[in-house]
Amino acid sequence: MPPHRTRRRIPEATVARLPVYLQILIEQSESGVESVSSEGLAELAGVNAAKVRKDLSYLGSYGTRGVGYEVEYLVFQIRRELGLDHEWPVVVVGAGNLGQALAGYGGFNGRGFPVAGMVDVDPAKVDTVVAGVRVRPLDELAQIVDAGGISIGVIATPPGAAQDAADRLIAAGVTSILNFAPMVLSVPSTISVRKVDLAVELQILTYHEQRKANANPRNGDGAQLHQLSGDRQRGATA
Amino acid sequence: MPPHRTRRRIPEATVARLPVYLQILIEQSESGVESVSSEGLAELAGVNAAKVRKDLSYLGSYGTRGVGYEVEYLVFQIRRELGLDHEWPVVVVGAGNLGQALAGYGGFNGRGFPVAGMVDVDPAKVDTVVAGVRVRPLDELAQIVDAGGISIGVIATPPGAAQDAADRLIAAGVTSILNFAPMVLSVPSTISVRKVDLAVELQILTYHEQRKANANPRNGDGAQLHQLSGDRQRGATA
DNA sequence: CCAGCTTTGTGAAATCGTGCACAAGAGTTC
DNA sequence: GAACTCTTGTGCACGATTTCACAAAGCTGG
Repeated sequence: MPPHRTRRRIPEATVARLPVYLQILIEQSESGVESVSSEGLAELAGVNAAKVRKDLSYLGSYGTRGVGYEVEYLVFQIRRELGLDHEWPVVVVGAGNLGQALAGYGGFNGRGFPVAGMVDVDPAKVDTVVAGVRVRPLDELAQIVDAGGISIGVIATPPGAAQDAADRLIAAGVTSILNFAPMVLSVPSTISVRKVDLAVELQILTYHEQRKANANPRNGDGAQLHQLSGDRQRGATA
Repeated sequence: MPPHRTRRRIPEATVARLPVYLQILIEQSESGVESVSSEGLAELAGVNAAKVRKDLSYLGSYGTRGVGYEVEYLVFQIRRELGLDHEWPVVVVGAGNLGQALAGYGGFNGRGFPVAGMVDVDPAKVDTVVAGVRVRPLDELAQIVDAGGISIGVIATPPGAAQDAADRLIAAGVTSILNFAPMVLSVPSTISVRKVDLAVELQILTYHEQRKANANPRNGDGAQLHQLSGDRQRGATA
């Protein structure tokens, strides 16, 4: 069979964990670590070792029994699977507080997602320069997307403008959207959307916080919670 | 039986959706809508009507058969369940790009989560005022948490400083953490942590983006994806 | 090259979450 | 007050995800 064609479908839950493994593996690699076991990786990622093995098995059999996984090679394989073997320029809609923070954020430009353009409706913001990117009028969105071969759009507008931003992005040809506006977007099923809503995250925390407080006084009901991610998942608006 | 004591445990997946319903219901309420059906709410939230009913049934039987749910009352019940019947002051660690954006973000202060304090290690940032909050030295963290009766901490530091920030927050008495640093935190199981990592969200999108691109040319393999959340659900760093 | 130790890869079981389908309740009409 | 319509609340089946448990390898030392 060919090296790796349309590899078997990877479960969504696994896809959400691969970036976490990747980040850890890159760190390990930079620290000079050459090999990790599923146990070790699980420890660092805060998950179960069996889960790590099953997740990685969806990529193929890249481990060595009795030894573990070669860090460099695994980094390469995960990168390839996630489509991170090249850069993905993004366009940011909304140059307000949040849009500016995003543009200046290191884990954005520095991680393979250069901000290729920013647009805003507000004429006062147009032509200002944020983190080296000149803000352009909303009307030029399609042109920017087209010229930059952009397929990912980031919505950093107030909620009221989010649906319009989404419609324009889609019309311009974008097929994936990261939405920071606290609003459920309505989009065709061919478009991938992920929502990051700070208030939602905080409210999930307060639910558990309240449970801890209300814990039945009769028993010391030890609260218990682990780390989640926008997954389930969950997200935030900043 | 008493009105509502230690109500039955609500599944995590449901807890993650309640804030979304809440937001929609508040909007509806402000638009003068007095009643919604599970169908209507499902439409607005982008989920299945049966799921809405099952989710709401965990709160109790607050609907009226043949009619629907009274918006105001449902808002009240969800708020109570999530512990949103009072404010939850938060403390932000890290006054950099992201910390500043968070402090200025409306959906933070304006949504029951006032920023009661900000701290930073950098002496150059200390005493600057961000969105009406004076930045104070990291050493005063415990004092701020204590004085403000704060139980939620937000980590907006670079990854290298995140674990230390978490340790200090926990030592100061915080029991819930919202982590924006792209780093898995190690914390006792009594502490609730939610991670919001922009790079992770984007990488999940690129995975699907790549699949669309690689879609077998022989068949028009229609891609398909709906909205997720940090949940899923699932988060981002800005 | 065999025995022993280690760690992967993966069936199978257990758990969790989703969606269907429908009985039961609530309002309305005649 | 009986018949009809509407919409909730939920039992049940199904599908996805997690976890267990262990056979299959790979490495090391004798």
